[in-house]
Amino acid sequence: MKTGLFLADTKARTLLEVESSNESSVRIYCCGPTVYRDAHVGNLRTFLLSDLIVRTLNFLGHSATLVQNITDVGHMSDDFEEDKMLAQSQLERRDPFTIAREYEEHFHTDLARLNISKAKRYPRASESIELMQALIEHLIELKSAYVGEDGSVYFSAQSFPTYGAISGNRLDDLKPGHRYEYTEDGAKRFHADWALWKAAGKRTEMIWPSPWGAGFPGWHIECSAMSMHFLGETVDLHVGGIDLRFPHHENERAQSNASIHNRELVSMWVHGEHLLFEGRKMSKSAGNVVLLNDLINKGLDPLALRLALMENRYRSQMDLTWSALEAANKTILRWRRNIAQWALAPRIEVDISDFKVFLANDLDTPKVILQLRALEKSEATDSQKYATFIAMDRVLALDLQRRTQEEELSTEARELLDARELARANKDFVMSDVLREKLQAIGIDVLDTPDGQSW
RNA sequence: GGUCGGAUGGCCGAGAGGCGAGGCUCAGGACUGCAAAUCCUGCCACACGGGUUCAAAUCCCGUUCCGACCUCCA
Repeated sequence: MKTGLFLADTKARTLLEVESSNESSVRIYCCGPTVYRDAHVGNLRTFLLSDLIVRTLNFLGHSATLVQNITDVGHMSDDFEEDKMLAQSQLERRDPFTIAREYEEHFHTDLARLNISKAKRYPRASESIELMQALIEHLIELKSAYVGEDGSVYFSAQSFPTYGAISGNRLDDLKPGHRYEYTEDGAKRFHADWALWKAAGKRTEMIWPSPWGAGFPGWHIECSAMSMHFLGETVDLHVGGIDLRFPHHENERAQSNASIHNRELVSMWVHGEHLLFEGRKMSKSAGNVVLLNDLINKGLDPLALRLALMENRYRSQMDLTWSALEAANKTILRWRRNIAQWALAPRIEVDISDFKVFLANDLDTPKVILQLRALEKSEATDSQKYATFIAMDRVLALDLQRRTQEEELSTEARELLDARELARANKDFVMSDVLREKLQAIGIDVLDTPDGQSW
């Protein structure tokens, strides 16, 4: 069933219409976090992308089923001493699964703060080992994979005819390049083959028994196994960050398709571009990794990040800055204040078909926001403004109806405010300013308006 | 080296042959005891060199610069 939503498909290199392969729901898989650290705002941009897709589909009258994995094992570089989970475990001197559960919890907290709606399921890699092993066995039977002399299982890249379709890479060009040193261990039959199952070697933690000996799964196989298990024989849409295009998604596609006799499992691949922060790619080495908590500690509403990200299209690289976040924060506060005012006008129905067109056209959230700004300034009635903003908040999810001021005040604050009002009435402005500072110290910003002070 | 994107005012960013998007900052003004907020006004840009055209930020050719990916990454 067609949905009317067009998105940029990486493999087709053009816009394609999202279709649901069954009548009820669009099936979406989004590559989730590797829970060895907190997600930074760049990671969150990708998670916001899948939320925007889900919300837009709902907005257009369709339902969506989202599954997002939690990688808590097996995400290693080729040098498998460097498993991200175990490296962090050694660093923190704690059990790797304890760490994983903790960062997984943080991940859910961050999503909730950004109003990212919950996926239907968040399967963990560590709890899907049997699924992966079954898939690997199947791939061996089909001769797409083989057991190496080292006890690891490898996927045979050459056995998959359309390898490279997503990334544009060709197997011949993937020979050891100028950038990376290659240390062939001799177990792979072809340089571009990759591990589905890694023999434990010296590892003693996070390993499982298998038909090929104790070991642990490769990174790519978890997404193949989980997407097919939880979403079925067709995945309508696969979402992830642009850097996953290769090798992760290329390899995932090869594994999945090979297991179903080269039928195409995933109909569309959608990738979110990277986020820079203050002009540079976020990385630990550059020291410019920004977490959602960093925003909160600066007194910004986490939803300011949501707005700032939506001001750019998901597939353009964007440079996020503190000043952009502060601007977004101000905009949200102004909108909430205005909406509280507009809410007093009579309720009416409004036509929001233009906004549907913008969203359906490859999630043009920048244009949606632009139009809302124009409406805000326009001659339209308060009723129209209210109805339109509230309708669009179903997708924007900026909590635009949230009250801007707190109702409950401590007795101390109440006394200070009363005293200040009295001082102002007596034109004792020195005392008034002193009291304003005291109020500020307990977290209350006082504003003087023609109708008296407010906070 | 290969592949793909860019270059727009102080900053961020839409637009894709003819009407100078918008936001932020800044300056001036209104309002205000002062702040803050709000409102008004101002700031006339499209990397460079050619070309096509009545008309180019937009199309073509060339140049320079920047970024991404090329088996760590959202």
